[in-house]
Amino acid sequence: MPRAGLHPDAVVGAGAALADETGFAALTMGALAERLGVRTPSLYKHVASQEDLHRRIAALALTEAGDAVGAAIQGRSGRDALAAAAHALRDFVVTHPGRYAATVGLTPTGPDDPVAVAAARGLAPFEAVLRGYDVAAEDRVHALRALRSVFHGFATLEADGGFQFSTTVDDSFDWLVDLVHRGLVAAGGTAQVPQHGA
Amino acid sequence: MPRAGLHPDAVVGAGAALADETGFAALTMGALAERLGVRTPSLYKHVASQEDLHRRIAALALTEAGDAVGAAIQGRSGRDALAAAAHALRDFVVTHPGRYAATVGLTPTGPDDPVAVAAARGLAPFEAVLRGYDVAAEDRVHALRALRSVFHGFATLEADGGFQFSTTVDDSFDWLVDLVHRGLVAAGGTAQVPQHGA
DNA sequence: CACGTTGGCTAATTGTGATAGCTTCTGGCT
DNA sequence: AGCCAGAAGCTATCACAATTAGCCAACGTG
Repeated sequence: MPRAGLHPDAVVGAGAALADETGFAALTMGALAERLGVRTPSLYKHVASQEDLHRRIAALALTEAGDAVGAAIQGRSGRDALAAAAHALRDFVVTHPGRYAATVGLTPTGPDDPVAVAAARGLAPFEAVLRGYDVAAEDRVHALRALRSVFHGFATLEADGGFQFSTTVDDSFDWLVDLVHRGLVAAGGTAQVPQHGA
Repeated sequence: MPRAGLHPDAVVGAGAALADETGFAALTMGALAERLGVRTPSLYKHVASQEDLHRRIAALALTEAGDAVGAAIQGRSGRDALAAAAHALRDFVVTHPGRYAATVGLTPTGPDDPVAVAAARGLAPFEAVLRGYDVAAEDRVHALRALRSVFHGFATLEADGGFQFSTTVDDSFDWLVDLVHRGLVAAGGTAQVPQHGA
């Protein structure tokens, strides 16, 4: 009997893909095992439990999302960077709804929790975006949380089909980005001319 | 054997309370039955399924949240109304995390879905808040969605323990409210548009 | 007080997560 | 080449949660 040659990352990756295709709620150990051509208990050789699987998928999603956002803001700053970051995140969530859904409702166990680490990494590009605005040092945490709340909120609502007139959702998103931009500019009192790394 | 004298609303109310106390994930039919002093199958005389229960709890939460926000903005307008509404919603989510968690991940089946109706009702106070700002008629939908995204995002992140330094979360929230306020004011053009781009 | 309706129960089914313990493949070492 | 330890599968089995079927007792109404 030949071996399937699995390995934790393969299981997590397949789980994330399956969640994207069939919905996070349908991500059952049995379904995942079937997709991998293996019996259910075999999965437990690679992940400790379903919750462990969820957390690993969440960490993967946060890392991927952060990388996508990071790539999107390359060479941009100020409002351009903000818009690029926002759209990159939204695109990621729309394209990978299942794995992103794994990230909600997770309480990080501590600062060394892989989920927390991945979340921090996913947040880094947004810190970079903020550097294009004149936000006081002591307000950086608040501004970062604001960005997170805004775009996470919009993305999850959209992914859950929470907006009724789907035709205008794109416009709403652009409007939201503008709202945040205006709020950030006004926060500094001075409009810093976008200059990356300045 | 005396009857328990249950009734759908009692089941939904108890379910919401149980979810608040033990977490939405722990809201099992068995646990709810035990709390009501009844056997599990008896619940099915009052709710059609667990999903039905979830939807009813969600509708209850949205209605209650909307009422709380509506009460909070009485006699206020402009920035005061915005701040009052935001804090009322946040307080509700913090106080009733379980029932609010029931509202995420629900796709309304149609415009007559009780969940959709309750959501619309819960949104009404925010429309009222927006009337205190000079937002163009065609932008009202966008502005409403923005408010929803912002405060829903913050509330869910906070409820999930997603913010690391809990001591400053209150400040972050106030800062977020200010950010939105500034963005809304600048949207109308009535107030000081900061020297963005000179 | 008869009686239909309703609300509760027990019993049983199904699906899912998880563990135990056996077996077999694989890769390194002699 | 052949041996052996450990990893990676498997079958069998539990536990537990949701749900349904079908029975029976309590309640309200005539």
